[in-house]
Formats: sequence, C-alpha cells, structure tokens
Amino acid sequence: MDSAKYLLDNGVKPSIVRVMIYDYLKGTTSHPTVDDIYKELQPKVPTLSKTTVYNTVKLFVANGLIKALSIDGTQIRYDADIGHHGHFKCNSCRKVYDFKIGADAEYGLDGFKVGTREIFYTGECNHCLLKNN
Amino acid sequence: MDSAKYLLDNGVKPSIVRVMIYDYLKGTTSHPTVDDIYKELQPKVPTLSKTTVYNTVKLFVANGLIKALSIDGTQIRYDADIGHHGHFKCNSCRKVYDFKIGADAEYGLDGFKVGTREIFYTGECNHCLLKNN
DNA sequence: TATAAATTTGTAATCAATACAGAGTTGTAA
DNA sequence: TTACAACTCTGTATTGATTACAAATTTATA
Repeated sequence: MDSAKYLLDNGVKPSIVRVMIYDYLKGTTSHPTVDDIYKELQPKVPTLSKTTVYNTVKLFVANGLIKALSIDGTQIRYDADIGHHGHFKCNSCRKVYDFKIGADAEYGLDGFKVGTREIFYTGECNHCLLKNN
Repeated sequence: MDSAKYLLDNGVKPSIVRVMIYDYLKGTTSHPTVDDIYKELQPKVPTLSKTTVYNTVKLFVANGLIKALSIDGTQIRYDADIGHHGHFKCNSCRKVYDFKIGADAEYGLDGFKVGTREIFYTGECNHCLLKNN
C-alpha cells in the first residue's frame, strides 16, 4: 500500500521525511536503530536532524505504525513488522531471525489485556551450528 | 541453599558484598535495577560504590547466577530466577508478573541452540481490569 | 610479616535519549 | 497574495545509565 496513505489512515500527517523513514523501516529486516536510520537517510536529506528521527519513530510507535525493540538493552531498535513475533539473534553470524510465538492464553495470561510484546532470544542458529561443528 | 556456597559452586568468590547483593536479588521479585540494589544496600554497607554493583551483577550474569532483563529499554534489570519465564508489566499498577512460556520447539526453533531468552509483555493485569472497568 | 592477587572504590568519560526553543513549512481564510 | 495559526523540523544543551580506569583496600598465600 502507498505509505503516505497508510500514515494518514493511522493519524500521522505524511511529511516527506516521515514517509522516507517509514519506507526505510518497511523495506528492511535489520531492525535499525535511530542512528542507523539517520546514517541511511542523511545523504538523501542533508538537513536531517537526529532529533527528527527520534521524534518520528516515537510518533510512529504511539500510533501503532511500528514497534520498538530493546534487543540487548543498550539501544532501541525499530521494526515495521507489527505482527506478533519473536526475534532470535545468532551470536555467530549476528543475523536476526523472526519466529512465531504462541497465543497469550497458552502462557496463562487469560484475563490479561496484552499491549506490547517483546520476545528476544540469543544463541546459535541452525546454519552456524552445522557450519561450525 | 547457602548463598556463599552457591556462589562458590558457580565460580564466584563469595565476598560479603557479593553475597549481600545476591541475597537481595534472590529475596525479591521486583527485578531491581543497579540503582535499586545500590539504594537498598548502601545503608548497610556505607562504603558501597555503585561501580561495585555494576561489576558484581556483570560477574553474576557472566557466571549464570542471574539474568539481565532490558524490560523497557532504558534501564537493565536483574532477576535471580534464571528459569525460563516471561515478564508482564501492568501499566496501571506497575507490578511485574512472571509467566510461563512454551518450549522452543513450538516456536519453530528446532535446530537452534538457544542461549538467553527475554520475553517482556506490557498491558493491564486481570486485577486492574476488574477494578477499573 | 611480606608479597601477590583479587576486590572495591571514586572520578571521569561515553553515549543514547530527551528537553526545549527557535527556524522553517504548510494550510487556510480573508 | 497576504496574514496568521498550526504543524514540522532542526540544533544545542542536558540528562542519566553505563563503562573505563587507576588508585585504594582487602584477602590469600608463602
């Protein structure tokens, strides 16, 4: 779908900068940080400010357009895939895999109203295990 | 079990400060931050340094005695319960609940070697939902 | 005791994130 | 088109958690 329209439908006025940030997030699976976003777009938008990136991702999160991930606790990362899924980061190849998660009821959360979900595993992926052993 | 012995068995020399920090973590379910730990123990150990708390929890994590949680991305919290479980933080009462999680295989992680697991949900707990609505 | 090794401490530095105020842009109505 | 208000963007300064590092203290051992 057209990103500008998608932002509008979700209560965010689609300025050119906002659309570019959203498109970048939508087009990558690398779960970028604010710094990653800034480094990616700064060449195309020379006047871009890092504060704008911070403001924009915060606005997106508040309107449910993207999700914030606190991965390893040092930096916040962002993901345009807002479906429920977990993240697995391989310590060998550094790749981040998405994986499906169970329903809330299975976890004994009946009667709870779940808002945000964050699931983050680390370890070694099946490819690296085969390669390294 | 005696904490001093438990630390020893896990490769950590049980200094008095280390035992006190471990005991505090073991005796609480509030998933404290470094600052929480410092505030709790500083009256009992007037010379305690925050750097020592940082060093100690890092040592504990490295030796598998406790787990680090990045909860909301701004501060790292620590948990002496190293079993696999998720955390649910209620946005109303701020309480953090523990909950059971499924087996890795259910998530399509067959063939993966999982090291750390972090699962963090937010929302409203059943008590607050009943009280507020 | 003497000496080495480990632990603890305090200060300074780092860096992600936020606050805030000013500059720029857009929309609207006369 | 002009005037004005509302919104968006920018840059600097600040905050605050965490780390770096070297000195001081404590513990272990010969």
